[in-house]
Amino acid sequence: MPSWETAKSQRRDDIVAAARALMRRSGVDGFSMRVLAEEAGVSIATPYNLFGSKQAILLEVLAADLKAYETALAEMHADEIEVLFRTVEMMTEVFAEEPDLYRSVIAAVSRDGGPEFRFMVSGPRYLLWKRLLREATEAGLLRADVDPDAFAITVTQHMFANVLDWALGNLSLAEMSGRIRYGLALSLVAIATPRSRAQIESRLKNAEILLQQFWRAALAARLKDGPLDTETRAVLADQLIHIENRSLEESA
Amino acid sequence: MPSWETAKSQRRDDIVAAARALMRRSGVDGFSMRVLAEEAGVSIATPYNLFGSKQAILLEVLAADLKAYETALAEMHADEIEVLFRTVEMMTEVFAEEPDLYRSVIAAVSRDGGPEFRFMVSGPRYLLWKRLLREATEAGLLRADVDPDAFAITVTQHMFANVLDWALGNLSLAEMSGRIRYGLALSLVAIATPRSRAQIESRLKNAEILLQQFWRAALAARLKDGPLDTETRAVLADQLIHIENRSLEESA
DNA sequence: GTATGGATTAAAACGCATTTTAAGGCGTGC
DNA sequence: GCACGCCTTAAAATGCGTTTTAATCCATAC
Repeated sequence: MPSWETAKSQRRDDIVAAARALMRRSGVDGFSMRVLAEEAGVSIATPYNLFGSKQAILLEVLAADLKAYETALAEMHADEIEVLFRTVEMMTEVFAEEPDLYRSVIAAVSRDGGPEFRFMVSGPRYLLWKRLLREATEAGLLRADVDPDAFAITVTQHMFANVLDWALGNLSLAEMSGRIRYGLALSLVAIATPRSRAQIESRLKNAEILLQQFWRAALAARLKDGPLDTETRAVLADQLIHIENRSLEESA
Repeated sequence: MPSWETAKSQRRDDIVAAARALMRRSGVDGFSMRVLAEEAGVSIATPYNLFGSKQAILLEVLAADLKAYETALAEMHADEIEVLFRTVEMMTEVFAEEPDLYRSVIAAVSRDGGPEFRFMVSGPRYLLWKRLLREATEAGLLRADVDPDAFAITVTQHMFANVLDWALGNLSLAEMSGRIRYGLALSLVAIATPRSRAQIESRLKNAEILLQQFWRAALAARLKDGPLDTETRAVLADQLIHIENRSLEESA
């Protein structure tokens, strides 16, 4: 490797490090290429020479963390069904450690991160889920007559959509986690075997109760404090009434 | 209504019409506020006075079509389970009529359409699905012990995620439709009653076969023509091998 | 007929991502 | 020791969404 190459990769690292620090400190709005260049001690043209675009830099920031996550997943041991839910919980824990950083990076990268981003995030995840599902199937815990590709894609996409909703500020981290686990459990119920059905149904019920708690709290708060347009109010009130009825039924 | 108000709403209509025409003609990239203003015969400041932002204008473009879709849905009659799938098919048909327009608008609006967009699209859809699911439940075709909110949100989000994937160019319209129907059928299997199980399982199988056909064609094509990075190749090859094995098994 | 007030306008400006230009720095090979 | 390549740099420029300014239009109210 010629010597300027090492200087170049050093600069690359500096820029990615500066990007991570800046993202953590200033969030998605305080992050501009001009500030980043200044922060990294290079000219504005350099990041473009080395990475090509802003999104490429943010992808690089994400990539390191994704790798750490992958290795953590690889070391995990649990029952073939539990491992699926543990995967979701681990992701939630990773996000919980530095929520601002992850939210900013994921939101920024998804804004127009294009297909590469989608693929970088979904690809490995999809392979992972496919493996996990195959193992559960071999253990006799899931029906064998289901296409693992179709199922893994569905589950992966559901996760991804919820993560995005969280990153864009539409969901708390806890509700994101609850929704993902609910959707996962729901899909798994569809392909459960007699041996696993009770376990998965119980997971589904737990996630359902968790979500209901969130909604009850959130909706009551929103109905209290704001003037809302009528359509919004209708949706919220509908949810609220439903949930309150259900609470009454349950306590009766 | 004072006379300048009518002139104002006339201008609003002109701008929305120009936005729709421009979007249809030039797509998401050729659409800039300066071009739009020129096209509509107003100054650049006027759209901002009347709508506030670019995304608000695009939301307006979408809103009209959404309303037409809603009314078409309201007139639909079918078996309580079939109606769920018909809803997806109707959406697909709407998109198929003017794919460029819808792709552009949805992609543009989702780029940073913010929460209002999410809500405008998801809100009515969520209410619709909740109603449809309630009717199916009352007809004894779905289990009654499932939270309709949680279920409707899950289904709605799954639809939305796939529509977005289509709008961003990651999916053909037909595959989008197939994926949505697969995910819908999968979720419904989980809450099917004995009366509806066979019908839904058959839907699931159909969607599965459709998706497999897409993948077989698409993956073979991609493996042929491009240099791919190793990770991508691994994902694709894995899918391809799986599907080809399955084809062999089936033909055997 | 004239003043009032809301709306549109042209024009300039801001900050942004990105690209292009010419100039300079510096390790490597001769 | 000198020239060649590669890379960084400063600086300016492009086009974007958006905002601000002051000027101007024009239907209504007196």
